[in-house]
Amino acid sequence: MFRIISSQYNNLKVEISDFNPYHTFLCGQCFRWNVNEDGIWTGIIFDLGVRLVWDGKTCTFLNMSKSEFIDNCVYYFDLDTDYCKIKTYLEKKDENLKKAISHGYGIRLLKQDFWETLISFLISQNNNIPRIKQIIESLCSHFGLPVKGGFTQKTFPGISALANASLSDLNICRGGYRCRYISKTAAILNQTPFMLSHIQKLPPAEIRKFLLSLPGIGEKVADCILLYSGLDRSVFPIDRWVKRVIETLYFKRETDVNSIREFARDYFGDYAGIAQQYLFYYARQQKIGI
DNA sequence: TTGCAGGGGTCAA
DNA sequence: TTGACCCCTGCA
Repeated sequence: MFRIISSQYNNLKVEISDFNPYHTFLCGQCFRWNVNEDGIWTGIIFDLGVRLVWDGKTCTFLNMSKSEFIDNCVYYFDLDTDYCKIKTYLEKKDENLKKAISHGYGIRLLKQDFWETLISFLISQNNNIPRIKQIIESLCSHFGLPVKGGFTQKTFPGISALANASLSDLNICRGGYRCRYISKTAAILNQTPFMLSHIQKLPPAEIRKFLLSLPGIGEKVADCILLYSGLDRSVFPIDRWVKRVIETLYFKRETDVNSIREFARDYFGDYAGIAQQYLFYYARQQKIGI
């Protein structure tokens, strides 16, 4: 699903199938990627600062070695997964999905760090994207570690960094009542070393159950964490937008979240989470159901 | 300038 | 099932 074309002057040119950074980074699955006026994307993959340029066909990763790419990007961008095959499967379902996929054809679901995804989506509740990004950046700048290579961004803070911070320290990031949840969740996970890495190895249903036991994590946030950290692509997070788009395009009437979840599981199957992402991006861009 | 509604939900009563 | 919860933004 990718082909390294060249590696010159420390810049790695790669052809990535089914990828467009505007679709992938702006579809709402991640909060730390930004593009400047020169078209250079900057983001942090795990602890690695990354800059990339996309020319419409190929991606050039600036100042990146082949091994850094193989060790970090292949997993993060889920490059071993054949999105062409998934899209072909979903497109056959109906015209709505076909339109949504042609609209967001370059969405690849990332496999983000579990802890970072957990806290990021805990922050996302009852919140809007610009402000979610603001809170996360503030959290990183106050509690993260420097990133090598001239990056102003810091790494996402570790569990102990947030667990050891007082609530008034955490309030610096202006997260409001969500700071209490961050503090409590970090404290719980900090009690048992390697707890998160152990949890990640459990079956998705068990991970979901564990996530729901943490303060501030409900069904929607738990599903987002599972989906965007790459642990389960069959979950179907239902927020206001997804509810609206499913009601408008499929049910043709208002309905409840449980009916939508059941419908999604039966209708989209193992790729429900990926279908959700195309539909979500489509709904937001086209303002469907408003 | 000020007031109000609403935003990728969750929790407790 | 319902209202409170933090804070920010857009709008009148």
